[in-house]
Amino acid sequence: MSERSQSPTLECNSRPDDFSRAMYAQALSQEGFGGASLQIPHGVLQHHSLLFNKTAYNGMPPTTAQPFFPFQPGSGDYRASDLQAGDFCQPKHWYPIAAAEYTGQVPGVAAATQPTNLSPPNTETREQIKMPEIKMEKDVNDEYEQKIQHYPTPTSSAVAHGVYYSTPWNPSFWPGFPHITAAIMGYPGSRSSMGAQAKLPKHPRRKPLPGAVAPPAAGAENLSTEELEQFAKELKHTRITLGFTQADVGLALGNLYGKMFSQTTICRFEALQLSFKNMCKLKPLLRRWLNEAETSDNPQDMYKIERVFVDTRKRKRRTSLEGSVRTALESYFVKCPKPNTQEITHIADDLCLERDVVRVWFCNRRQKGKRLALPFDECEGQYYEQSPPPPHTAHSPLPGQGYSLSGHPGGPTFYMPPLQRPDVFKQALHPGLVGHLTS
DNA sequence: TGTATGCAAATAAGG
DNA sequence: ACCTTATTTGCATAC
Repeated sequence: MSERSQSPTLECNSRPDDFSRAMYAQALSQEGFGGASLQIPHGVLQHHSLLFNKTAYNGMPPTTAQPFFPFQPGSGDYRASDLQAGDFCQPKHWYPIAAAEYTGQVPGVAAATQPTNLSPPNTETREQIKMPEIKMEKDVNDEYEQKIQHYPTPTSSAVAHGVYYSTPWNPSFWPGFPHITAAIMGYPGSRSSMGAQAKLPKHPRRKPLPGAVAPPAAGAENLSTEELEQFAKELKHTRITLGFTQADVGLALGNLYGKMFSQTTICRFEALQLSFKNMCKLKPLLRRWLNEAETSDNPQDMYKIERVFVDTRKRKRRTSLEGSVRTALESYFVKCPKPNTQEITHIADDLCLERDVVRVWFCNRRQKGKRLALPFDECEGQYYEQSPPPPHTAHSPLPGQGYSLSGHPGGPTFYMPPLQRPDVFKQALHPGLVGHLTS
């Protein structure tokens, strides 16, 4: 726990508005140094080598060394973050950006090139380097939509494990499709991962009724599900045959079609570990990549360096919060789970984080708290009977900590005490483990 | 080295 | 402008 974290001075509803800390030229320094100067070399090397030697693609240093600069206001300029927040509100342009920014997507690169407490580059930079050809997100989405229409979305009933996970589509979640389930079982971890993403809430998704999996338009779905499964297999097979890695594919999507994805996403697509809807959304892009890869005389063309630099990226790069920063945030959370605008600003100021990062962190943290509280609230112990509620959980507000029960009129909202051994719950929330224990 | 996975940051959508 | 909820996505790391 950092010094700061041990003494968060924030008190709910009372916030001195003295955020006089100087605004550093962090955006610049990050973009120019932390971002560009550190990453570009990697990116260039990577992509250059990618052209001729894909093995160098992941030839980045291990991700172990993650320097944290406690005294360096790493992140950010709140003004930038505000801008950024606005940027994400509406249909946006797909700002072409330098590959340098992208390189963090490559496994093992980000950690080696970014101080952990640094905020990612923001869209301001993208604005600055805006490229001539701008693709509207909506254009792509429209394309998605057309495709998606052919795939009725069965998400609402897709959670076979009943642990409200948001990745319902993996066929193993669809006992109604035994043919698929069987085919997928070969994939390692065909469900454990996403199973950790508890979802919940108001209308928690219970485990589907036995055999009642297929949502309304079941007939077409069966076919669609098969199609997706088939395509995923084809993608994987072809990819491997052509010698591409998952990361390559994710990169190529960005280079070729303006929207890149991480190795993780490609991996999950192949393993059918994305939601059905998500699978449907990504399939068209991957289909195009696959077609191009299959038909191209020289598939490596897809990685031509000049195209790499026309990469576009809409999604903000994921911020990695250093441990002490997280601890500090948790401490603030204990004091006040729902800080107001000024309080958020103050926290951001104190921790040298973008204001929006802090705001989102609190949103996610509250979400997590509810998620953790729910099992004992709504799950009827169905999946957690092996793990009786620890002493300090949702039902234990811990007033001593000043932990608040967020007052939702309709019912109490429980925020899991952040330092009350949340690890106790981890396994309880892990369907794979739960399944294992249950069996 | 490439892939799989846990956790959570970011985003979408509706209020 | 910001919240909640649901979902998507990727960093970090284990395998």
